[in-house]
Amino acid sequence: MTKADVIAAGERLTAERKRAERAERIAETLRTKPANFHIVTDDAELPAFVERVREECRLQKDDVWFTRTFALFNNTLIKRKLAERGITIPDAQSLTVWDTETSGVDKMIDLTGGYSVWLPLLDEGYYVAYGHLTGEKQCTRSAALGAIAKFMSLASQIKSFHNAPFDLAMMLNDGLSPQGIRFDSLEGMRTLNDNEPTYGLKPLITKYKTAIGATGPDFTFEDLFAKESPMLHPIELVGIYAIWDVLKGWWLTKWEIDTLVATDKLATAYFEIAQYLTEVNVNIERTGFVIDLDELKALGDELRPKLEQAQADVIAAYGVTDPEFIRKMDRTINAAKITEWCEKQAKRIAKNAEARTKQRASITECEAAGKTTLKKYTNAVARLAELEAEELAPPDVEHAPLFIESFSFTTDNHLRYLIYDHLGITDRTKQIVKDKNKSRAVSKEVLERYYEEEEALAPLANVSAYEKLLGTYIDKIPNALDVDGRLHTQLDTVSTGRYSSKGYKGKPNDIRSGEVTDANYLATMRKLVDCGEKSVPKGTNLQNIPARSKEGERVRMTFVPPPGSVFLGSDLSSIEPRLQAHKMATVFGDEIFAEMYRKGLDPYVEFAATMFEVDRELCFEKAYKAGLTSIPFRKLTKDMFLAKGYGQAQEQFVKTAVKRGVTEDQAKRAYASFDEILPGFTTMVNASFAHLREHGWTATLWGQKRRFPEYRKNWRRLCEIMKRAGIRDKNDPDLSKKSYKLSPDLRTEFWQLIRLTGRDERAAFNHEIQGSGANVLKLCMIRSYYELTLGRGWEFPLTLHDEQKHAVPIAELTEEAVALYTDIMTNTVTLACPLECDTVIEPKWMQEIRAAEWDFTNRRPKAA
DNA sequence: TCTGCGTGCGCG
DNA sequence: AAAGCGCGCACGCAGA
Repeated sequence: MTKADVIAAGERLTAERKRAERAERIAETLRTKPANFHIVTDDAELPAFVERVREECRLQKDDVWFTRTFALFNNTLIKRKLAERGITIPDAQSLTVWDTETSGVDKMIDLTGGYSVWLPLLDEGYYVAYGHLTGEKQCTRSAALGAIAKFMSLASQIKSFHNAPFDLAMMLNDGLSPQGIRFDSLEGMRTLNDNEPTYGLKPLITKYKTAIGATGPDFTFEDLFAKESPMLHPIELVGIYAIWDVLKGWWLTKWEIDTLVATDKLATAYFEIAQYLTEVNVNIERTGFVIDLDELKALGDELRPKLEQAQADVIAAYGVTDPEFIRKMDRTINAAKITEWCEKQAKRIAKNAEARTKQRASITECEAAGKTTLKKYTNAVARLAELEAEELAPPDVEHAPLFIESFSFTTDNHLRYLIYDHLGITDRTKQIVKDKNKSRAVSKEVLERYYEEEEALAPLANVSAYEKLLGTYIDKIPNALDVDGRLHTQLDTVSTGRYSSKGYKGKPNDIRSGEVTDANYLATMRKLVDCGEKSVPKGTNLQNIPARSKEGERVRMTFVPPPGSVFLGSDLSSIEPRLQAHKMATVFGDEIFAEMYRKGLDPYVEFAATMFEVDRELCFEKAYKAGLTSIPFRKLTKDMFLAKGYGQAQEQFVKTAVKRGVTEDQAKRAYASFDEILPGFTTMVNASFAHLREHGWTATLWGQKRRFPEYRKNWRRLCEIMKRAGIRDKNDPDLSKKSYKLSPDLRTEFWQLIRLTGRDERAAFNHEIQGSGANVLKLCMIRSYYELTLGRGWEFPLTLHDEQKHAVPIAELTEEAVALYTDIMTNTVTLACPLECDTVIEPKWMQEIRAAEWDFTNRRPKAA
């Protein structure tokens, strides 16, 4: 038996054991089916099922827990705000827990084949089957979906799911129009604890079993169905599993709601904001962008020759494609590999020589004994010939093989060789980048410094810029469109509450086409299930499409509204400093910052004049642009606020300021004067640190927490070590000197703790501000969704940290519409200082036209 | 061949 | 002997 045979046999045994275990679990699941679990497989049973759902809703109206819970869903500021605008979100009247079973997990393509619901007061669960591929009797799809279509579309009937965006997307694929999907027990758990190792329903139930009061089997989906679609499995088994899921979902939902109410301001975070976002997020994901493919192709065709030209320029200047250049580069870069090869080669040669000696000995022996006809003799002769034929190059650098075939502009090591070895440019990495351990950097900002002395290197800047544009966007996007021909994205929530946006994998677009009918449904399901895992790359990150370069702008301009529409977009102006101003005013009594915003002043300009001790007139951006000053004072001041907010060191700020033409002394004085002018700022930051030390978490203005699970442990240990070294606090000027009193090990630990606690402190303060900014935009998005998307049918394709975008049918783009959009941005949330925004009309993304420049009568930009 | 990681760079 | 927050993706390399 070979090793592979042994492994294969082992795998067979494991698989066999797993099958046996699965069979036992399946048998147990079927054997222990609770009496209140009902599986519906006949259209005739559907009316009775629907009546039970109705009965549950009736009972909930008189139940204390439910009426109290409905109040949580109903009494929100945003709901009142919308009511003022004449938009009604119906009051919650019921809460039931649902789940769908599907052909797969492609959110644009797969279909449901069954759904389950738990009715808490009736204490019974249902599974309705219609898409199983087992040949068993089941409901017809149209009847099964029809039974719940109305209920699903009622915003007053709150539906809870675990990972609701998935189920909502699936139901949309099935032609339902769900509303009132306003509880997600996965999102609820995130609000309760952002540090769960996993948010799967089953693991959560297992982990919090005692607190939740959960019973029942712990089986996971995989335990019963391996990795197959449930549609391939018997209805009875899937049904029991699916009902357990909604029962567990109910237990989790109830426990989460009770815990949200009992814990800090978590009910605010969930009910004011999160409850509305499932529908909003799914709507944005499904809307996507129309891409002007012709334009994108034209842009690619235009940039590709430019990229080649830039490469050709570098090749012409330095001969980086010459064999001799490549050889030298290879010897340098791969010196270690080559040494290794030489050692191995020497061994190979020695081994060969040894083998030859052995064969020769054997030949001599046979000849001496006259046994030249023996097989042993002929074998030895043949083997010797083989060994002699082996051409083994000498084990030196000269003869080592080439590890690099050609020069690559995308390989940092190659650029590093060209710049530092071939050209011998002095390494200035440490003067430019902040990482002190870094050397021989080939990043954009370091290379820029080198272009000054080595002009022929300058095309490298274009090479990397064009490569990024072509590789990440221009060439990728046309192949990343989804079934509807649009470009979509996957939105997720990150630690501060902002969205992240990314590409995703899906099933091939041609897997399903045309309308799904009862006649073709099961055949379609079969195709979807057989198609297996999703594997085609689709979509893209919509939050990092270039904007700052001319070519980048042109990529954005291939993102267009659907025919007959234009974009209406708006970004909140300086939302983070305004939130800081709000906090300083309302919590710490420092009104200076907020007052500037109230007076309509540009604080950056005002603070710039004071901090840099220059004429106020020179601090406007336009003064810099007009050349009245060579120093961008406003930009520098803005950087300082950012620096302070993120906790940047003085040294770093001074470094960038000096690069922009400020004297070192002036930069230092400006940095120091920040605290004199805005004393509330440091108070605010320190209060945040104090809160972190006491609780291990910080929260946004809307109570959304971020926890730092390691912080308090690290901080306590750090305090202990500091005490031993006689260090007063982290700001002790003799910190470094005193750290030498510690043993080497303790000193290492000390500096590590300084780094870790410092990082958490900065992130914790940042969370309060950045996270609050995310809350503000989400509230704007919620209002937009109800007022514009549901209310007026305007598509909602984009959210981007502090901005959002809708597509408006051109006939509906009135001055009132623009004013409304601005109102949504600035008056959905009220702070101690006004909010401002920049609202623009965009025939294409990035082609920005202010309302004043738009001819509303003729529905086009005013003539220039 | 796949996966994880470091580096670098796109965005707010 | 530290000192800028939040992301995702392309690329090359190294190890499995």
